Amino acid sequence: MKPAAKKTARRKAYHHGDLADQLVAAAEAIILERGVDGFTLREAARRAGVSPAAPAHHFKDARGLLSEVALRGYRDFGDALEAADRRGGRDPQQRLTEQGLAYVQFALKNPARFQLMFLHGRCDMGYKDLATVSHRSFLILEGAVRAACKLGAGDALTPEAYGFLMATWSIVHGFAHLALGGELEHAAGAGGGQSAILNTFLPLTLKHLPVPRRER
Amino acid sequence: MKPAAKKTARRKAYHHGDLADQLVAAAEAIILERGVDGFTLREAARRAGVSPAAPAHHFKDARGLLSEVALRGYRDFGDALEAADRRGGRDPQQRLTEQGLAYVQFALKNPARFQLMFLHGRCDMGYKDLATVSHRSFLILEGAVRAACKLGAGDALTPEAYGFLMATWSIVHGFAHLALGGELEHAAGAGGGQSAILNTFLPLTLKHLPVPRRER
DNA sequence: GCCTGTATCTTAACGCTGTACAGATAAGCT
DNA sequence: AGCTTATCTGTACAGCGTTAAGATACAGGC
Repeated sequence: MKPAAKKTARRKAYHHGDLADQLVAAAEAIILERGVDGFTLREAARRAGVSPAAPAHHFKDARGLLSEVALRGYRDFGDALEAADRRGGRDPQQRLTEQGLAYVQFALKNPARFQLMFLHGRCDMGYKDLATVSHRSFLILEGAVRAACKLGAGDALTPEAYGFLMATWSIVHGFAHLALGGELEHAAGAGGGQSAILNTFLPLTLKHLPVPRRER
Repeated sequence: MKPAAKKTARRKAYHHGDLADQLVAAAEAIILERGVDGFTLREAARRAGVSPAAPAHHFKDARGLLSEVALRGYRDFGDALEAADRRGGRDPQQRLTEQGLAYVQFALKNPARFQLMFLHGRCDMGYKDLATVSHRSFLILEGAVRAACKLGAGDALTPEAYGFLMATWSIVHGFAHLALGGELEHAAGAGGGQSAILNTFLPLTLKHLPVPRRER
């Protein structure tokens, strides 16, 4: 009767079979509650009900666990950007706008992950394919920028196109940063409110960026 | 001959008379070398040549020391923005452009401070007048935005103006963030280089933002 | 001059952290 | 069955921030 539950309820077992995932979940919860700085590996182990040394068998060290959290974040992030890009249809401007909104919305829906993803030094970029996956989001944005600049997939980015790409990224990332910090809520007093600003000013701003047209 | 040097070389003294400042300097150096995460109060004490408990007499705790670093950073930051604003003359657009350039240049020249200043949770906003001083920079930008929107100093910000303010801040902060992360250096391969992007695209981008004109 | 109070620093200690090491336990394979 | 491997425990160590009690230097009143 002791080993009755084997795969069904694997909680009590010595090997509880799900530690890695539970550690990731615990880490996200801790970051959400106490911020990235409040995260400790021991606390994550505590919540998973294991000894402080147990995580070492699944992650190299504390940064390894955080890197896994970021990795999963980047995967979902890339998916969200891709979906938004498709929603934009054939109009490059619309694709950029949709991506921008998706970017900020991802930050607001996944504050813990987002905080981690864009905090340099917290993650190990050599962890698994974290570098590749994080670069993927950049490429999605770059694709829409290429379309806006009427550049082919193979063409090298002109300095102008690169500047435009950076400006777009900056605006969107800046908005996300401000929104996360609650600075946009401030605007509610001015009549708008956070979602209003996002849905009106972010697209408006993006649409007015000076797109570098290819000189013919 | 022992107490010969009193005020001239106050280094060897038991009270060495300059601990607070030296701790601040040590903190900035540590942040520069190892990042904000690499900072420890004990290391700062070590560099100042005192025991780990000594800083407690000058700063409430580790965050207190970091807050002082941020405070001094915000003072210089505000000064830089103000100077840039004056450089812009009477043209609101020019004032915004100058402020934007000064913003990014401050970040590049004071990476340690900047990292600290805009990392939420690291500093104690209740420390001295940190909240006031940090808000001051925001007000300088707001002033130029008011001018651009043809709003008086007393007028309430319209939602449109607030959105414009946020967009400006976002772009500038985003550029600074990217520049600090070395992501703009990337562009050197595309022909521009960091300073080229800053001096051409940042102003260009800012000038094309949709300024909300007051409806008459 | 001295005596006293205050500011400053040291030493020692507490509880927390990350991580390494050796050993125990469970599961899988032959 | 026995052996191998993966997983987790227990213990330990160095470093961290912070506190408390005591030592030291300076400043002001006599």
